[in-house]
Amino acid sequence: MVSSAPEALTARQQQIVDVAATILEAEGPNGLTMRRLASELGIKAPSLYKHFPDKSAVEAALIERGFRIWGERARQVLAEPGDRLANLASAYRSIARDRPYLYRLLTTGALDRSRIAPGLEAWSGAPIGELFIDGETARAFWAFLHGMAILEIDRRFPPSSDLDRAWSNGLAAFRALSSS
Amino acid sequence: MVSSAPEALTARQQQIVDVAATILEAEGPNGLTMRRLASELGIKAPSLYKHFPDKSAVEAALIERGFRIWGERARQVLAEPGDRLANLASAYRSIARDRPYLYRLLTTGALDRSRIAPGLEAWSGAPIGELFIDGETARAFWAFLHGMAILEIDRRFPPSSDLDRAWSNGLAAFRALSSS
DNA sequence: TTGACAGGCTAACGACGTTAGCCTATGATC
DNA sequence: GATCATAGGCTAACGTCGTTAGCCTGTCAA
Repeated sequence: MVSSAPEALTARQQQIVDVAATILEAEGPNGLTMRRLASELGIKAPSLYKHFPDKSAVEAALIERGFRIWGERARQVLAEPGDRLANLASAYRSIARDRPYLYRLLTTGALDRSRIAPGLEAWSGAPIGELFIDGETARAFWAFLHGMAILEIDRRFPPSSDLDRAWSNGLAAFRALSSS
Repeated sequence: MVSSAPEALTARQQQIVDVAATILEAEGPNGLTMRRLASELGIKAPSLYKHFPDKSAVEAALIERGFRIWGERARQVLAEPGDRLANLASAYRSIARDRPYLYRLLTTGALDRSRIAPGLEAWSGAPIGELFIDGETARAFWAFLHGMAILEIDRRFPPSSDLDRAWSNGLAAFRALSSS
């Protein structure tokens, strides 16, 4: 399980990323500034540059953490008995709802792959592929999961929506194409 | 067709939004600064505040424009003969690919509804609802469309993907639940 | 003729990411 | 034991961002 190996981060770097994750989830991306992060660590902003080359590197570490969390959770869910399609979808939704800012950071906008561990992104996405014989169907299903998750946490659905039903209706659509 | 009425913008405001749209699509959101926008108009940044209260208001006008474009296009497509589900999906994908930065602006993050014309958002989303008897299925389908579109323009799918097939596989999943 | 106002302008503020350059404590090397 | 590199802090400052305050000018109605 190479891609889930502990990150090649020093203890101090780990600590910084821990604090960054806390700030991000508590105050959103606007709250996560270099000055704020440093202040929470009891140091000044320029000192952070002794540990990370720039802010993007801190964010990349957060993204790596997110990929690992999801990759491990997904494998765990697939190993459980029951409706694997529904269980994976439910876990996906939960991760997005529990850590909405991290989920957005993970999935929104272009991803600079040179900054994250090689193979990690593919490793984290692999479990969804196990549910379908056809890889393109798996990608369509991923798009459904992501669309539901991101539109839900961004509150884009009308307030009258019954999102539990929307999720289960979408699942029903894909179940016929599923391999399990 | 109330929601498609021309915006209540002065000629100068319209001109500013036009230029903003051009900059956004040419250089992305980082290129769209108040100074850059002003410069392109031959004025200084503070003068923009004679026309819009802040940058968010300019962005809101761009978002309104996007909703109108999509709402009109969707109605046009539904009026055409053929496979309405496939045609609407194809039009959705095209809009996202043709104006990726506008599409992201339109769909990414929380939406401040107090800044856009009341009813416009619902009006622009209504056509998708016409394809399904059940509103929650329509929402699931929208999630699929958005997921595919945003993951595609953000280049999140593996390079080996055959996205044409992913789109058509997803469409197949939803077709059984469609009302047309 | 006056005066409101639309729509420009300059100067400046605070927050942001970031860089340059300095200082000190630790710990290995001669 | 003296020396010296390095890790990891610091202050000062730069350029860019959105934004505000305050001023000035041209147009046009009263």
